Amino acid sequence: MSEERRRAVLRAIVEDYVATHEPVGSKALADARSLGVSSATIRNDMAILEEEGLIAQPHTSAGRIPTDLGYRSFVDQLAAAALPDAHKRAIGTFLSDAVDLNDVVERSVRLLSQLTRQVAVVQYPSLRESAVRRIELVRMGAEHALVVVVSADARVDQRTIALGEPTSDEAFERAVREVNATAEGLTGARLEAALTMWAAAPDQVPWAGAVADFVVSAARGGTVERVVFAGASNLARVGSGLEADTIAPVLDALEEQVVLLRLLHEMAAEGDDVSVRIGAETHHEALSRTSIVAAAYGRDAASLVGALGPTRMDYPGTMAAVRAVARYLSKVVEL
Amino acid sequence: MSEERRRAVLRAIVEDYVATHEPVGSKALADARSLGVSSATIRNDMAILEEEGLIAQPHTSAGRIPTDLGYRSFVDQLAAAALPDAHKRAIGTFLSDAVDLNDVVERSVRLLSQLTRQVAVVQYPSLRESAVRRIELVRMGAEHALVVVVSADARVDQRTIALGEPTSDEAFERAVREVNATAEGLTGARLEAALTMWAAAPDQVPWAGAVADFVVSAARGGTVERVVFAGASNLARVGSGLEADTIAPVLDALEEQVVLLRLLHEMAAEGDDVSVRIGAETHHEALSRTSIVAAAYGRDAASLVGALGPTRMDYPGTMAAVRAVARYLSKVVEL
DNA sequence: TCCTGGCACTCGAACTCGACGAGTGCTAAT
DNA sequence: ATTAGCACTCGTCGAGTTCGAGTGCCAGGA
Repeated sequence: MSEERRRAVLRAIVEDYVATHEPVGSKALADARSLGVSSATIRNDMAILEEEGLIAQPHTSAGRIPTDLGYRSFVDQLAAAALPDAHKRAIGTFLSDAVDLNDVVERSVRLLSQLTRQVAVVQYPSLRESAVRRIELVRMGAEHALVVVVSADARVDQRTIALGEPTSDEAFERAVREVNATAEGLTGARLEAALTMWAAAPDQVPWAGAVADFVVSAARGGTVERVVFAGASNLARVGSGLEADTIAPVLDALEEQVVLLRLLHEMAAEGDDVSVRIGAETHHEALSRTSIVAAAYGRDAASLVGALGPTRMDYPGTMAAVRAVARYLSKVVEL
Repeated sequence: MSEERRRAVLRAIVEDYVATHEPVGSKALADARSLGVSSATIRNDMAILEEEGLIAQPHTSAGRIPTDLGYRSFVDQLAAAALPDAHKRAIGTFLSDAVDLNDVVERSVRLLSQLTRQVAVVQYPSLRESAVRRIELVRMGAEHALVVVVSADARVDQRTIALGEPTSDEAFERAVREVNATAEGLTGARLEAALTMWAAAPDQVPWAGAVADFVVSAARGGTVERVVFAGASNLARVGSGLEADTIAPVLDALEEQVVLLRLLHEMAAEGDDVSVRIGAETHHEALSRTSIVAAAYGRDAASLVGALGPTRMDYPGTMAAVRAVARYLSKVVEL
């Protein structure tokens, strides 16, 4: 039963510290919080919590602050918080009149950064195999052409290829007709086989192989994974709780898509509703002072949306916002 | 003739200050720089420079630092600096194997941020009227469709439209055939007229107007202007010279595309090879501690690439890098 | 007329010192 | 198991001090 009170003490410490950004002492807790016990008792509890590694004191005569482990414990025993109505409405209006996928992602990331006052991150919906609907070739100068592939699931991929040698207009037009006739409606192995045969045909244009490769990769799910972020200024804002010299590495990590993508994938694998990585749990030096809250969205819950901020963030609020945005995104994307 | 020496003193002050980030005093200048005069003389010159508003002292017993006006004067009398060979090579290799327009822009902005160690900004090539090459419609669910417009100049625009009411497959296919037949190869007023007539035809699908509108806007130059940036961490890096509390507003301004776009347009209007805005010259509170170096690129020199950093930046080096990247970008984009 | 050496002066940075007080751990009593 | 009390630690704050970089000005020399 004292066990239960210790949990309450920990929760109080986390909440106070998040609110004030200052180490919280036993007296303050006994006064402000209605725990019904004296400061001495709280001190004893604190000593135990410290032994368990959940809290720490920056220096001898200061209050306590939660450790990464402390936040983790706090988060794990957290009930799902409700999202303020105003925020719910904001999500609805913000996302409802998006005009294409880019627009949806862009709006989402901005919205989430405003709701959470953190850096928001949205991974582009990861793509799945899809049939080819139409292939377009456009000349660019004498030596290059643009290949545009429109897929049946409304994705558009494009890429420039080198022609290698001048191609006559007739050959060019013929290639367009043929490749469309060959690829349309196909997918996967059959698409690849058909295109390989087409490209290998005698008398074929020399760049047919390049076109075929790109079409196959586009149909397979295509372009590289990408994340976008917004609200970077929230990291730098005074009182964000991050030291000035820790934010540059974080910004680097954000622009370094690879790091972020790997981390998000790890989190997706956990399969929780909303998954949280706290401080060192990110396993990235640059992010060791920050936490990430992420949730999956989309068809196979294969893409992620998240918020990144200092470890001393408002976990309940952030988790609620991320969860809500992920839900709305799912609705929009699953059309 | 003392006029000339004063210029030299100013230049020395700027260079020293940029290098050390510390107010520079008369003694240091007399010693380190071979100006051939004593510190007393330099002090006199400094007094005059200060009267002219080119330099200032943060407090009575400190050295001088350049004012915005001082930097301006320094920049204006600057000869074009050469770009280090290593950088030239970097540009070549970095941009040579870009795969499409997005890729070019992305690589450019990263490259430039690395070369300058500043925040790099690239405006997407601004678009000009172009003939329609192919229009593709893809169903998305029962109530929406994606319109994809491929233009003759290798641009791809896409947008989701609402169908309003269910449309039969036959009507859908017919619409695709007709709109392509109507629009292909056309541009401007003739395109608009043709499409308006098509959309107004009796028995037409109800969403024909929406398609027509979008096709016209896409052909006209299409999607909104956009800038991308990279290297935000350079702002936050220690010793960048920006106070911790000034960088959040800068990040906001960067994400707030509008502000940046207007500024870039103003700079483009100046028509110089490389144009520079220093501190308050940006006319934006948030950017009042930063400078922007920008150069136009592309066909009509209608798009811009630039670097943004603290007013105490290395102007010659930054200008050289921006100029070089703009040139290479022009080559690539003008294909 | 322009430059220079010299000198008195200013003022911020850095350091020391002591008072203050928030917060702690421990112990004895309930 | 809880609490009141108490001695102790240690960081923060303000005042006082020194130190030195840098200045402005003036008088003498080219």
